[in-house]
Amino acid sequence: MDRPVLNNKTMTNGRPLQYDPDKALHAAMQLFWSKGYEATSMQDLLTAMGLSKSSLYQGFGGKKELFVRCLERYRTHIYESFRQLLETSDSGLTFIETILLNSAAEARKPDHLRRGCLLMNTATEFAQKDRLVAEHVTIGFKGLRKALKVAVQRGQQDGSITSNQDAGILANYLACTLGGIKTVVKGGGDEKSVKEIVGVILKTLA
Amino acid sequence: MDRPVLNNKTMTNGRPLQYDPDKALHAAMQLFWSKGYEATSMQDLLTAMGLSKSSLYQGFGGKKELFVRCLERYRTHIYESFRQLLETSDSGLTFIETILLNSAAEARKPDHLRRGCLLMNTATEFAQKDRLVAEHVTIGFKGLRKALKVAVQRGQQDGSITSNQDAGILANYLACTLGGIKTVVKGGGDEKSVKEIVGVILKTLA
DNA sequence: TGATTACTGGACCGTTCGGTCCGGAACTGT
DNA sequence: ACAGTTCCGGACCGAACGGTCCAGTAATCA
Repeated sequence: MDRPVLNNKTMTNGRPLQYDPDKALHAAMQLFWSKGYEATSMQDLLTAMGLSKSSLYQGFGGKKELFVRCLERYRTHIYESFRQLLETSDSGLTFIETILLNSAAEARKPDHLRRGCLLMNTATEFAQKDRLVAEHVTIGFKGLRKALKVAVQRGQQDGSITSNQDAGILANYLACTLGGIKTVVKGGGDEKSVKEIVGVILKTLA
Repeated sequence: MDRPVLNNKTMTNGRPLQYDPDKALHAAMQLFWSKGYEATSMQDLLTAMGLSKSSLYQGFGGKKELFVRCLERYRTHIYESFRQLLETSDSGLTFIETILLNSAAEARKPDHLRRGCLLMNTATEFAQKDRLVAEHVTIGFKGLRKALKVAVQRGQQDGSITSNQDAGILANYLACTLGGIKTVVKGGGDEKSVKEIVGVILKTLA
């Protein structure tokens, strides 16, 4: 992704981009992640991304389009981190344990840093109100479930997870509990009780 | 609650309220529940509550104050419905099963009617940004966990739920999964897969 | 150097935001 | 009928919203 432009016509020469589109997109994503869509103003975005209003509109098309780009970025981001984590995990179960405990660890942070998961935040904030956003959320969830399913299957092969239940169903169950943990943490849950919850979840996989 | 006024000085005579404060509050709650805090405008509220701007400010004090009142109302509402449901449930487990399946049933509705739970929506939307709101969310969560704990204890007594685990921990676990189901449904989950998830959860209680 | 390209800052747009205020009308108890 | 009280419609407020537009200019290639 060299240029942030929406149309993909080839560009030959002229003044090159004065900002790093990837960095800018990253900053926007962080902001949306922290504050949500509605509560993030264009001014906030301009400041965080470090570019002028015209550049933003020229480069990203508008608030909604920018947000969708952020969703995409977030999605590919977590897929990648999941892939890496799974690669370096001893077993399917420890992979899942790590993910759950990471989520639980957010409870140690002060309130304003409990950002949860951009995908799930978006689902609760306004996936119902916009078809395009809803589609991206659905895609994101699907990918999440698929990644978890792969992990469950590996766990069932290496014996760390029970084979008594269908891997797909267990993956959906895990996606659900993951969302639950995010919600509990955002609701002010302390790490100790969240860890107890994780304990119950892990026990159900054994 | 005769008068919605914020100060509680005694009122003797004068023109009585031309609207039903309870009905108005209910309408506001429905709106916040559906659209969230930020996305609900004062104009929306005025229309839905059927009163004039001055009446709203005079009677409820402002958007934030009104929202907090709605949170309180929602809280007492669900406590009451939980109490009633538990009373008429055969066992602790069937009570929990009913609650989970009710949440799952929302997946049958079209997107714009998947409202989730006002408390959890608020937790994800902006509990971090406002201390007062955060407190109310925390209180609400606490009450929810307590209600679930009572149900679990009853289930442990009547034998429908395992006694191998602490009732409080199981209650927290259930609150978590409940939030997860709400999230999954909002994210576009279909009823079939949500029911499968509920199946897994119930199995973990046995 | 000159022609071409397109990034950039800021002025500007109409709309909507939450919130205040006041004058007139409606209802009460005496 | 009257005085006292409170409700309520609507005008009005400044600020912020997302978005458009254009002139100025920086960077490229030939």
